[in-house]
Amino acid sequence: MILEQLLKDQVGLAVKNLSGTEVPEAGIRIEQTNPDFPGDYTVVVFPLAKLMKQSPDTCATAIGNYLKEHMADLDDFHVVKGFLNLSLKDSVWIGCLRDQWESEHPGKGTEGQGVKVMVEYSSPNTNKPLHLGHVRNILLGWSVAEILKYTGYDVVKANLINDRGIHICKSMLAWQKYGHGETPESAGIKGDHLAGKYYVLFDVHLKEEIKALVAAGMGEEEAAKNAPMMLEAQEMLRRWEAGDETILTLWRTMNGWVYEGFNSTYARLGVDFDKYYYESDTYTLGKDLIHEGLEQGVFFRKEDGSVWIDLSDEGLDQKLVLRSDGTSVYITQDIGTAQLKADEFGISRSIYVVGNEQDYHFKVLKCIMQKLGKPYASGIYHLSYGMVDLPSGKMKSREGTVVDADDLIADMVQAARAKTEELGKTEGLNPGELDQLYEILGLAALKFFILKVDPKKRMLFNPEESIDFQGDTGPFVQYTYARIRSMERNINGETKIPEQLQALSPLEKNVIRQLYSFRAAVADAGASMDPSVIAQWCISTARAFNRMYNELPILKEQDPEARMLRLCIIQATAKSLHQGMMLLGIRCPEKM
RNA sequence: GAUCCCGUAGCUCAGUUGGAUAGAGCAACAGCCUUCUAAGCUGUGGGUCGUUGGUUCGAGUCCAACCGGGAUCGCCA
Repeated sequence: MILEQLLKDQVGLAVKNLSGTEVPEAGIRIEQTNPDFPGDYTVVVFPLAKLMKQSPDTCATAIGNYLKEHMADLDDFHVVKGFLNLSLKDSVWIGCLRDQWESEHPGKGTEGQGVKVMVEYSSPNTNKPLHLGHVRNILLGWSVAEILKYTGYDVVKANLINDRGIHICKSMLAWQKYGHGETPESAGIKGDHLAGKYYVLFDVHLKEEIKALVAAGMGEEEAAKNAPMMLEAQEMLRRWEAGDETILTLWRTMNGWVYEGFNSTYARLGVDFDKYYYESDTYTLGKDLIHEGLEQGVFFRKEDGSVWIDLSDEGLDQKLVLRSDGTSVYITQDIGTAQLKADEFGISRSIYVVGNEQDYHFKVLKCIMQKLGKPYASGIYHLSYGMVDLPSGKMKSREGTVVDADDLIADMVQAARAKTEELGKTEGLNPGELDQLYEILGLAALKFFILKVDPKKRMLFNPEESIDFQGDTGPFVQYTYARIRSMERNINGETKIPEQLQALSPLEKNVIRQLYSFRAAVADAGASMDPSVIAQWCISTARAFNRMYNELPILKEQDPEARMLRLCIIQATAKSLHQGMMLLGIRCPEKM
């Protein structure tokens, strides 16, 4: 990043001195040189040639000559078809390596210094266990939060738990009717799975009731509304809202089970939160803001008493913000919660990790907050990600077509065990260490599989084909790290960047350049809130290293200067890979 | 119907914000372990970048239209 800037400045100076015209910085394009050509950085000359009223090639040559005269760091240049390829001196790259090698936290940025941001993710319903879709949400949210921290932001990780509503009552009701006092302990299953079991059971019985009503001559829709189970669930919600102690006790008990289940899944995934919000606390919020907005004329009231906002001049529709009976809707709560977050934490940016099915909702939310004149409104950002689809289509909890999070993790850990045993790599580790290794490997495969793809794209998961441990995978990066660590254990003695050396080999330079790009990758990932940038960087880096490893001796290099340089390269590589994987929430084993 | 997202190799995905001859992995085939971990490395084959126009020195990338897939537009959350 800094090298690019330096070159931009120099090229700007060159053009100014050669032709007397000032170039805006945006007009200078510096790119990494295509690997098929000699050089490190490329100046795209076409726009400059226009400015200087010369042919691209003469212009490129002129700039090249100027730079060679005025830039000590420039080794040589080549002009190819209007591209000016610049080769920097090896000493420049050694300097880059030194920075990387000395740095405690390679790639760490300061972009977000002094900015407080909240990342809200996971946000589960407490009536069923987590599935693969939630896993994508959780991993994305956690990783984005870590990346933002690493670029200097002050981050609060938040989880807004949807712990009330008709869906919760469905689980509770089914448990009351058919549970016979079953508990996670008595049933021997996780609390969230137990709640999910009764949620499904509710649906089964409801469908039977509807079928019976339809058979008795009632219309489909009518039957769905009037099925006894449904009426009972609604009655239960009313009693919950009225503060019925029996219902509240049951609600607390069952939610407690679910939280225990969620917490063990969160712990296994290695994610955490700084702040929990509960919808049972927040669902009444927002109404006073609606009234405020009514007075300001932001909202309007219809004859039936319902309150709306007209966003048609924003290209959106009219949107209901308060029901005719004065109760709140989803967006009402979100309006209130946005205010609450700002009040409690003084955040200027608020990131919501939520699926792309809610794109419209968040567009509306941001719009409303802006119209209400809230200063934090412009900092509202919906990190919208694509759904995870199965070959059979969309996952649906009620229809049982979901990939359960706990099952999936267990499968991945099992696969890691099978793979390790198949490769015969269990030697030298005791059973406890092996279990730990399988956990690290299995989770890495899963996390990397999810995080390496662009969040906004929907992704396909085929449960029939297990997630790979070869190629562009988490274990591939981990393996590279473990290889380096193995060498590091055999270094014997101090390492330091050598003062003198022969020319860098292309393979060495490749790795150094790759390491140098880590800071840019972190900055990019932070700015675009996209962990896949980091994942892709890890793959490229591991690949660059493996190529060097395969071609050049390292520990066994005879020349002491060359050996020392390579040792520094591998140490810097291990450090950066480790850091990159940490940002993805993936641990790296010392041996595998 | 309207709005938004997506469409790149058989499959899963990259593509440095408009730059050079479009790249990886998986799968297939052919090689590399008496030398630092072969979960690795090298090579071969595989492409109308959904289609058609447009913008310009230059388009997978920007614009328009169309085709295909998905989502949303509920007094559900």
